[in-house]
Amino acid sequence: MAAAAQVVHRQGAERTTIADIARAADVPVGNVYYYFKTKDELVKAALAEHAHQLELLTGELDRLGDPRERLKRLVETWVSQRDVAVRYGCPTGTLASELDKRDEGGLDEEAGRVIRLLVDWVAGQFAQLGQPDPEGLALTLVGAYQGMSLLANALRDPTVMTRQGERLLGWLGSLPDPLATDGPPAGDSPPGEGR
Amino acid sequence: MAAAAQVVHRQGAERTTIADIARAADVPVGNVYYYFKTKDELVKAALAEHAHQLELLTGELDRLGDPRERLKRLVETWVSQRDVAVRYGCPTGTLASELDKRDEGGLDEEAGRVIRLLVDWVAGQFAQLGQPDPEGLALTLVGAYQGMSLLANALRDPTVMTRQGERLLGWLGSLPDPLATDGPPAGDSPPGEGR
DNA sequence: GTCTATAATTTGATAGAC
DNA sequence: GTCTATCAAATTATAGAC
Repeated sequence: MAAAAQVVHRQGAERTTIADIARAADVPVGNVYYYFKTKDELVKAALAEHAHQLELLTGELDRLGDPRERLKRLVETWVSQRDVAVRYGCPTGTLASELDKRDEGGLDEEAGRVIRLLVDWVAGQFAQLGQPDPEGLALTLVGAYQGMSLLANALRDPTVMTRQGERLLGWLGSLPDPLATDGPPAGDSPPGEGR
Repeated sequence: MAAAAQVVHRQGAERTTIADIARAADVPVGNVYYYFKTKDELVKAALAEHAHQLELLTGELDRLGDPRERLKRLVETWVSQRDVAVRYGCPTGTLASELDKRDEGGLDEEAGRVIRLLVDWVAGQFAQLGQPDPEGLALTLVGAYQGMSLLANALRDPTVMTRQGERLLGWLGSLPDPLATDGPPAGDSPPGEGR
């Protein structure tokens, strides 16, 4: 699964052959088919791998006390991974973009679900910050990330990531803090998913 | 070329076969090879077609007197084409994303050039507005477009385009006007939600 | 479970009649 | 210039020995 995720990210789903993944995992092709009946199942496994990495990241960020700090750290993580973004784009975004051009197999919806995972988590942070329209703000932040990744990749320019990352950090810093003065402190929104 | 541009946009470059394009153009496959020696040349033609459409659009917008108005119309054009973005994403952006995963043929740089065409034109408008760092603002605006297109596509939600488009229009409207005789423009603020 | 060999299909590209 | 027929290579998937 790790080999599938990496090779598919670098070459794209369509260009990647089973032999490519088998070689990366250092196993014969026949062995791959023992665990994954079709190529689509391998792509689905790559998506699941990316979803897993995302959960590891948000799980780590959740240990920070301040939602604003979590979002800032998220942006900093994106910027710190700029070299891979410049070369291959966002793993989930580029894969979603490719899979969305299919109309068979339903792999496109699978990709959408992984993206929604991130959008929902970000929206949760904005909600905890007491912001109106947290979903809209989440779409803005995640959209900015997808956009700067695509541009950095297409223009082969890592400074796109650093410059736009700075801008996003400034924006997050300018958001009003509900904990600052009056108003209900914590417990503003339920800790679980509200969807 | 028009058939190539449309089919490649809908199916992606890798998934599109010469037969697909030939069928869309209503000619036999052998005929296609008379004009385009390889499949890569067909993809390059599709890119050129998108670049041509972009030049038609900016040429039209250039006839407007106010640079700010040009940018607003650009955003409105993007939003008006939301249905195609929801289904297939931005033609140039998705193609660039796909081609950037290749390391042969140099088609990736070709895609980057088309994106740069748009970024440079937008930067020119910001420069005419007297904005500092017009290139950075252009990357922000074009990045926002690429990001909202990708999210609208992945989430199959046209309201992403309308909502984020509204936000961009508000941001453009808040920019200081250099033609107004009074005070120096204030520092730029990132495209956050108006408060 | 692992691996080699191979079947079955698709597809980029060409030959050659018209 | 247009079109049909076809080749050669690549690739998904399977069969079957170990």
